[in-house]
Amino acid sequence: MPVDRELVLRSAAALLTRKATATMDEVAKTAGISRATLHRLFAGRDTLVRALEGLGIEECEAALDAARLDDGTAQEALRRLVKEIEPAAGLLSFLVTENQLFEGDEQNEGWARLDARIAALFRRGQESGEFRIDLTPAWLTDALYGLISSGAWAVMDGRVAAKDFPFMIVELLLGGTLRRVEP
Amino acid sequence: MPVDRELVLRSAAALLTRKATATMDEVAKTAGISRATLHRLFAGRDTLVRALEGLGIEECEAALDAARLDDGTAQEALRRLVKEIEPAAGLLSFLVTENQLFEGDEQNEGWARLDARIAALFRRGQESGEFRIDLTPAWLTDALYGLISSGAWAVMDGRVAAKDFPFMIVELLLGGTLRRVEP
DNA sequence: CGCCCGTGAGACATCAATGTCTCACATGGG
DNA sequence: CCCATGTGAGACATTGATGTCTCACGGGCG
Repeated sequence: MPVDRELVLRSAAALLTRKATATMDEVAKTAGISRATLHRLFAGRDTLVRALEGLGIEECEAALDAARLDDGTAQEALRRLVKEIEPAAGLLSFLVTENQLFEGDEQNEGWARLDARIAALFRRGQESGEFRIDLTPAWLTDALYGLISSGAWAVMDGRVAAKDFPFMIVELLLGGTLRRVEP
Repeated sequence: MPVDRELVLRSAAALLTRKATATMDEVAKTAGISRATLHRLFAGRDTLVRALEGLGIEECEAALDAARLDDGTAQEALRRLVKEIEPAAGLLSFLVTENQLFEGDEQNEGWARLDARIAALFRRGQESGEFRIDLTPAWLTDALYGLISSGAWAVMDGRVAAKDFPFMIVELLLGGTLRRVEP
């Protein structure tokens, strides 16, 4: 009975998300297969990480699609975005860190596409007057990644409840820490 | 002429901040010493990382001291904090990632002290009515770390100017993305 | 029933980073 | 001047992860 490659990939994602330095042997055991079979599916750790990168980009783009970034106010779109991207947060965090390690090398163009789409959302918000214009879309995009990573780890380590994940990130990103004045 | 251990440590911090996977050999070459001498100063990579951890904690605590977290409004204190911690941002980012890798093991108590001091600042802001109370101090602390890391990388990769670092982080953390209504 | 395909288990070689050791050198002090 | 100390250079063994190969097993299929 052939092993389901997709299932192995999901299993690897779940493991490496928690323990980025996990061995190929650990990945195999976690997936319930032998190291030999794992190597037949993914020729080396590098190939595996590339596959995970593809999966992560795919899930993120699906989340962006589902969030319908062009609909309604930018604020609403951002709320939908964070909500939709939550399931991929852990994997995204892993991949961001992984990308920081490999310097210079050509990186998957998928990241550039994602960056562009998210930055475009922030720019739309600025042009519509919803968002302040003294913070660049590029920085806001980076900041969103950072908050998602922090949030994912805070949930994994049990410092905050998983159900609060979207709320925490969106509220901080949109409204900041300062208390609003009463209208 | 004896090698200056402190200088080697700084050099290692600068290198590992940019390339977290750098070899002991690379660390030695960057410091301008031989691998043998490096090993005499720090017996193994683990020891080196521990020393860097100590340095990072030391610098962060110095930054917190210099920021006088108990003086003035919490908002002002936070601005001072980010400004003072900027020089240690890269190292802090490296150490946060490093800490995520080692699971379970007892971690340096210094981190707990830092966390407590920063969380106390946010709590003070909440109690004084400056900060909103629907975001927990623990999450705000994690979020601050995340933003500092994102900011450090954005500067290192040249996506934003170094001089904007404190502004970007503080403005986003305090005010959020939404445009304020005119008073 | 017997064959085939995919798998598991394990042996084995490889490779990179590291820990360890020796030895020569030079530099500064007695 | 000579010696002690700390360093650089390099050889060598070790360790852990990985790539590769063989072989036996077992279920599905003809």
